Amino acid sequence: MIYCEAMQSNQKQAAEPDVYPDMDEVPFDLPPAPTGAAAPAAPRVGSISARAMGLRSSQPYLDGLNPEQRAAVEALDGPVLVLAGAGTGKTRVLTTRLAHIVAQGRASGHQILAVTFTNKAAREMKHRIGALVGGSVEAMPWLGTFHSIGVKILRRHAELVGLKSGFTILDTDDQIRLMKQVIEAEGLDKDRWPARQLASLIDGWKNRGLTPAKVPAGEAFGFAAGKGVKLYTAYQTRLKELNACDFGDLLLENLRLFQENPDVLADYHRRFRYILVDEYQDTNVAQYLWLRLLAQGCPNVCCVGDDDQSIYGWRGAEVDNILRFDEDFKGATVIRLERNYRSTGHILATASGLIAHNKGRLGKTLFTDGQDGEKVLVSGVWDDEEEARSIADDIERAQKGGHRLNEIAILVRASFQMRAFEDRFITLGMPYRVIGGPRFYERQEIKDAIAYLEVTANPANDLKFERIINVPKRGIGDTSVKRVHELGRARGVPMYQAAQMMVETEELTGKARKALTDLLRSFGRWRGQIDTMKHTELAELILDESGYTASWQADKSPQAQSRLENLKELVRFMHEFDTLQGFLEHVSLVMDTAQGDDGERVSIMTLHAAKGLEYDTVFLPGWEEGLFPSQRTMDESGQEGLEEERRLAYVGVTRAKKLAKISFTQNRRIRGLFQSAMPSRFVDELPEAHVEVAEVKSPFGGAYKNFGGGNFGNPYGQSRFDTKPASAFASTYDTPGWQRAQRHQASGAPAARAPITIDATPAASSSEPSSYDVGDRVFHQKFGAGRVTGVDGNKLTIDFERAGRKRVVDSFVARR
DNA sequence: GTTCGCTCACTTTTT
DNA sequence: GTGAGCGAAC
Repeated sequence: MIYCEAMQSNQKQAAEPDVYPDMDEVPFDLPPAPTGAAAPAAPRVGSISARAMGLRSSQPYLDGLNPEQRAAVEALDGPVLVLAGAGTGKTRVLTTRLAHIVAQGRASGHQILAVTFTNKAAREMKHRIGALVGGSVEAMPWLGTFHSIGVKILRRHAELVGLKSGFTILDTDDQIRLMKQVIEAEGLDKDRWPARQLASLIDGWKNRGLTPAKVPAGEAFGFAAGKGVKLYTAYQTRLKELNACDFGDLLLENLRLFQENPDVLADYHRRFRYILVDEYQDTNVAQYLWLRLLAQGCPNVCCVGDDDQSIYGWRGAEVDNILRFDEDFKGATVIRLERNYRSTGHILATASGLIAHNKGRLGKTLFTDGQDGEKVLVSGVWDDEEEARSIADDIERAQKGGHRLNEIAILVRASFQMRAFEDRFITLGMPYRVIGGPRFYERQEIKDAIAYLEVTANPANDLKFERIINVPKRGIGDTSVKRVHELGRARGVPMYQAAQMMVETEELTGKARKALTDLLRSFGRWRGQIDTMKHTELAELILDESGYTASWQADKSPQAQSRLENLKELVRFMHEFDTLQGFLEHVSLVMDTAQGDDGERVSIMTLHAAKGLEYDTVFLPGWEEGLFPSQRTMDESGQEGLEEERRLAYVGVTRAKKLAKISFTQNRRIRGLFQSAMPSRFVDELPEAHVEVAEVKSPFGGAYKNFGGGNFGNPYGQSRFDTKPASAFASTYDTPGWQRAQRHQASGAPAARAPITIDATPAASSSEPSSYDVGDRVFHQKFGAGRVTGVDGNKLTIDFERAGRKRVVDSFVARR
């Protein structure tokens, strides 16, 4: 490839002194390399000769790496692909490599471009580098997400792509609102052509690096009878008018910037001597193109990833990027990290056996020196309720055996599966947390609050102004909003300004006019206090005076209380910033807050959210055909989709350190209706030698196998797991789990060895008399207000005003 | 302009 | 079964 030649010719340049030093960016806080990295004549630290001379002890950060990890850290010249299997110490390699580059004097922190996908990953990397080099990480200004680095570059050169440096970044809500306007302006029926659909279409194009002009003709007809591209163009025009960007633009405009301004690109070529990319399997086409442009000036590209963990194809990730790496980057060194430090032998073998069914992969074989551990358990249950009951029982027993709840996770394919577990845990009083779910900044109340702050600081932000002009309800309805909108567009001024003009006239009727006047006056007052008042106090003032806080206080829904809590949390979080502006800049890009860990809880999350995490014990429920693998994925993406689902299964299994339990139901309630389910094809793809089939332990257990005689009515008749003689009287005591538990007890094995000790003791409910009585008024976090109608030990029967009758452990409610 | 009630849809999700 | 979003009625 052409740019590879360019890379070669630039290679020499990278070793020369930096002709464009960034005087404002201090170098890493590392002790100088002992041999003097500036003197090329001396053996380089870490080089073969240096190591032979016994100089390796000067690099303590290399100690403890295995040979492959070390190779990945030390392969500094030319393109490198590190295929890092699950649990093989990927982050350690990445951070050590960064430290190594700096320690070697190959480049200083600000000459390294290091990109991650999420803010969490970026934060983690900064943190770990800091720990490694014992200094500040301020010196790595180009470590961040694709988007944050994209913004940084774009702000410097905004004018070159038709923006002003202070451009705003639209969130999804703003995006949809704007698209709605574009659709309506085009005279289209907004019901027939929903803005959401257009948004995902345009997002898809942007992910693939396609500007309106480049969208293939065939695809343009998919939306609104061929108007898709026209709407895309109109949307882009509106964005420019608003001096705004959506997330996709951050990269797309970078591409345009680099392609149309070779001098700008060349500047970055001179700047970056090393490029590092984390989670390369998740890159989309736009990100790939962006990297390729930057890599033209820098042969030292190191991409780290795992093709087997590519699970984001549906949002534009191209597994092909990683599969094709050595074609794209000729002469690339490929290093495989296959030594797994996380899971036991059986778990690893199960995961490997499963993923081996995929065709499109580079191929890796994970191994461990650790123990075989427990086999992966597989069980079938009657329905989702029983599945939840059985898993909850297992967890209760584990908890009694001293297993930490923080080391237990339930990983589901789809979020609707979570409900059964939540219900069960609430009933049992089992503490749990849901990971993922709506993020802090995606919550309605947080977005509203931020919209207020944004309009205060920047009245020209139309989309935010529109969001809160009638929130809380103040009598400014759609008609009035529309008029403001039209006037603004007609005069070419922001809505805020249009609103100011409008209240001077008679155009609006009494109520609306007064409300709008008051609102504008309030904003004016708040704006006047930006410089004089502490930004956190101002935020509180705004939320109070706008009536926003009061509107939630008046709301009787069970969530209102937690929304108020969230608002307080937002203000608390603002303390971390010096100014309102600084805070707003941060939130437009970083959509998460590090949330504190509060005690021992079972984690429930989707398989997608589980990537990168690990737990001693992992439950994998819902392995049913249609649910997992998802029917929809298979319909939409065929074989590719199936393989992605299988990778998802692989990710799930490899999260477990000591024990993994897979289950599937025979009947699943979907949309309120029970449907009989087939076990997932993945179940039968598991390598038999490493799994153990548990009999169903429940009132239905064992019995259903004899329904109708033979295999009739037994959906698992074809399964090779169905080898044990089915007994109509099979009891818990026959299960392998029980027998194993007996063995463990007999051998006196410590509880830690068997994360979950299965015994036959039913989960005892406390017989402590409850302090609640029938008739008490109580409040529950999830169900809201209710009245106690029955007391049984510590379990209460409560009629909730909204949620109906539930049985709940008393510690989960509060007296009113 | 607000509220109620009906209909629809319903995988995964970061920035 | 449930929540969101929209249209019609108040």
